[in-house]
Amino acid sequence: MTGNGPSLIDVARAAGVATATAGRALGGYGQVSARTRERVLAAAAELGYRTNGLARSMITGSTQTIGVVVTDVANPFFATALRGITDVTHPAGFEVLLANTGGDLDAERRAITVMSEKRVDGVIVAAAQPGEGAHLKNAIGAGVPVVLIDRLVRGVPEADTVTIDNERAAAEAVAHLLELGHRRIGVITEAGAPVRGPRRRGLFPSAVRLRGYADALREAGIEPDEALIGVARYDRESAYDATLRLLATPEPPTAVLCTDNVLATGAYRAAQDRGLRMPEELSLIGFDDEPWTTLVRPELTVVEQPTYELGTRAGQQLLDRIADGSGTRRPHHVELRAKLVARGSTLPR
Amino acid sequence: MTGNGPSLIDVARAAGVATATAGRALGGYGQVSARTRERVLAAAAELGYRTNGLARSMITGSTQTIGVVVTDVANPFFATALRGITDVTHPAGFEVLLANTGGDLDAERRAITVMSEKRVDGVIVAAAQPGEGAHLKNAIGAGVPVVLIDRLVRGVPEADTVTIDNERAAAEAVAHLLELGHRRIGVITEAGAPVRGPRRRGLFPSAVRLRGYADALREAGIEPDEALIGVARYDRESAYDATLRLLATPEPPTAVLCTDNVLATGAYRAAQDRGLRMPEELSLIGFDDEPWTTLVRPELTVVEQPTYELGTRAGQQLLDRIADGSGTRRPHHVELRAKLVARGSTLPR
DNA sequence: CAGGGTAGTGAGAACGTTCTCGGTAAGCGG
DNA sequence: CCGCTTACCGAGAACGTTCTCACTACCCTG
Repeated sequence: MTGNGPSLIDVARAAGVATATAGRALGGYGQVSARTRERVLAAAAELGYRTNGLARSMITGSTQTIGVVVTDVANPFFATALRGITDVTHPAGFEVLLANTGGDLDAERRAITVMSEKRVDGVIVAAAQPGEGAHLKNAIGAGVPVVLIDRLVRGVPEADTVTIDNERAAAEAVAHLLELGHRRIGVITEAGAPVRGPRRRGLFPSAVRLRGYADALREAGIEPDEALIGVARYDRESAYDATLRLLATPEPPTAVLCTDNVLATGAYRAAQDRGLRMPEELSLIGFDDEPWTTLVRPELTVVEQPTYELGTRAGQQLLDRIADGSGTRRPHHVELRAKLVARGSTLPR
Repeated sequence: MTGNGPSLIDVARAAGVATATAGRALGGYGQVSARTRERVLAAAAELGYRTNGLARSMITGSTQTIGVVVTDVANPFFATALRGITDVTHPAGFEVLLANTGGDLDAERRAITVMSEKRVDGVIVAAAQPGEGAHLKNAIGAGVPVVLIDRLVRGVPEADTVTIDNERAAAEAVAHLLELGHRRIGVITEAGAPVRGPRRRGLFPSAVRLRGYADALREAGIEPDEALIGVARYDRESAYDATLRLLATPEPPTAVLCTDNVLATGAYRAAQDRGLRMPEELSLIGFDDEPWTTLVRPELTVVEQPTYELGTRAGQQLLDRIADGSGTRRPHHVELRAKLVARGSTLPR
C-alpha cells in the first residue's frame, strides 16, 4: 500500500503539541483547551489526517464492528433480516462484517474464526447446521457474544436467540385449512426434516414447521399421512417436481402447505401447469409474504413472518449484551409470532 | 471486555521460544524447524490462542477486508449483486464490511470515512447521488481503491466502474414494442430523471434508461410525448398511481415500459385493477428478472440484468486493483449487456 | 499569603503482532 | 582444519493509537 498517510505524530508535530494532546483534541476524550484543539484540528485538516482505527481498537479493546453470518444474502429473507440488523446497529455506531456460508458448516467455522480474529464485538448467526455448535461455544468462551437467529443450535445454551414460532405458525395455517373443510392436507418441505422426534433445540425452521403441521392434524383427529408429505431440495424446480408427484397420487391432497416461499413458487407453478383451479380444486398456502403474492391470480395465502423485526430484535439483543460486558447476563430468548394472511388461494368460494 | 485471551507472548513463553519464533510458527512465514513449530502449535492450542488480526494488520498494512456500500441490501438487486461480490472476494481471503446508505449522501460519506479509518483494502460503492463524488475522490487519494457499480458518479474519473448498458437495454425494449406495432409507448420511471440533457457521467440507471427510451422512439420517427412519461417515487404504490394516471389520459399508451422491477409490480397491479387484458389491451415490460415474473398471468416480459455478474465483476475488478498496488493502473470500465426476455405480457396474440 | 483543588499538557508505557538484524550451530567442500 | 553457506532462532524496533502518571500554571478560599 501507499505511504499510508500522516499519523497522529505528524499532526502533533505540525500543531506544536505532544501526541497525547493531539489525540485528545481529535479523539474527543480528556481535557483540551479550545485554542489548542483548534490548532490541532487545523493541522489535521491540513495534512489530511485519518484516524487509524486499528491502532485505536487495539487500545480500546473495541472495534465497533459486529459480524453477521448467514447462509445466503441473496435470499430475501436474510436480506431483509440483515437490513433490520444494520438499521439498529448502525445508529449505535457499529459496522457490519458480513459472511455467506452457503449452508456449509466448514465455511461457517472459518467465518467465525476470522471474525473472532478481527476482534468483532459480537456476532449474529443464522446457523448452517443445527447439530454442531462447538465453534459457537468456543467464540462465546473467548468473549465474543453470539446471537442466533432463525435457527437454534444444539449445545450453545449461552447464546441469545431470536426466532419465529414456526410450530405455531404452521399449525395456524393447517387450522385455517381444516376450518375450510379440508381433510387431505399435503405439505411441501425441505429435505432432512423428520416428522417425529423429541422436542428440543437444534431443529431447522422447516422441520419445526413440519412438526407444527403434523401436530395440528393429530389434534384434529387426523393421522399424518406420509404420502402427503412432499420432500424437496431448497429450490423451485425441486418443489415443482415434488408438488406434481403429490398431485399424481391416487388420493391427492385438496390443500397444500409450503414451508418456505421458494418452495411456494415451485408449488404454485405446478398447480398452474396441472391446470388446477385455485382454490376450488386446490388450496395453497405459502410461507413468508413477498410482493408477488398479491400479483398472482388467485393471490396467495401466506404465513407472514416478521422478517425485518427478526433482524432488529437480534441487533438490539446483541447491542444489549455488548453494553452489558459483565458476561453475567443470562441468555435471552425472543420468539416472534407469524401471522396468517388469508387470500384467494384458500378462501372458500 | 474480558481479559481478551492469551497473546503471542504467552504462547512463546509456554513453548519456551522467543515471540518472533512463535509468530513464525503460527503465521507461516520465515524459517522454523518442524520440532519447534509443533511445540508452538501445541502451546497455542493448549492456551486457546487466537491471532489478533488488528495487530497483524497494523504491521502488514492490509486488513483483508473490503467495504461494500449500497443503498439498500433488502433490495433483491443489491442483495444478489452483493452475493456476487462475496462469492468472488471471499475465496481470495477477503471479508466484506457492509454499509447501507438508504440513498442518503451524508450516510454514504460517513460510511466511506469509517471504512477508510478501519483501513479496508478497497471499497465497492453503489452511489447515493450521481452528482457528488468528492468523498470518493478523497478516499482514492488516501490510497483506498474504489469500484463503482450500477451508478456512475461525476468527478471520480480514477474509479473503476462496472455498470449495465441501460441505454441500450431500454432501447431494445422499446424496439421490441415498436416491432409489435405499438406507437404510443409509455414509461414509468423514478423521479428526478431528465428526458433531455448532455450525455455524460453522473446519471442514474433510471435516467439513462429513460434516455434510451426516448432515443429509440426518436429513431423510429416518434417524438417522445411528455404525457406518456409517468414519474413515480421508488415504491410500488407510487408506481401504481402513476400508471393509473397514464392510463386515464385521453390518449392512453398501448404499451408501458417500467424502468425498474419495483415499479413493475405497481404497474402490473394497476393494469390488473383497471381490468385491462394483457397483452391485448396493454403490453407491459419490466426491468430485472425475478421468480414471480413467470408466475403471473400473463407472464411478464422483462429486461434481464446480469445482476449477479455485476457483483462478481466488481469484486474481481477490486481484487485486481488491490493486487496491483502500484496505483498506476488505469481505471477499467466494464459495461455489461442486459437481455430482453419476451413473454406473454407483450407477445402478439 | 499559604494551601488546595483543577484545567491543561507532556513524557512514556502499553496494546500484540511482524519485520530487521545479528548471532550461533551445523553442514560441506577443499 | 579452515572458510563459507545455510537453517534456525532471539532481541528489539516498529506500527499508531490511548492510557497513566506527573507536572505546571492558575484560580479560589480562608
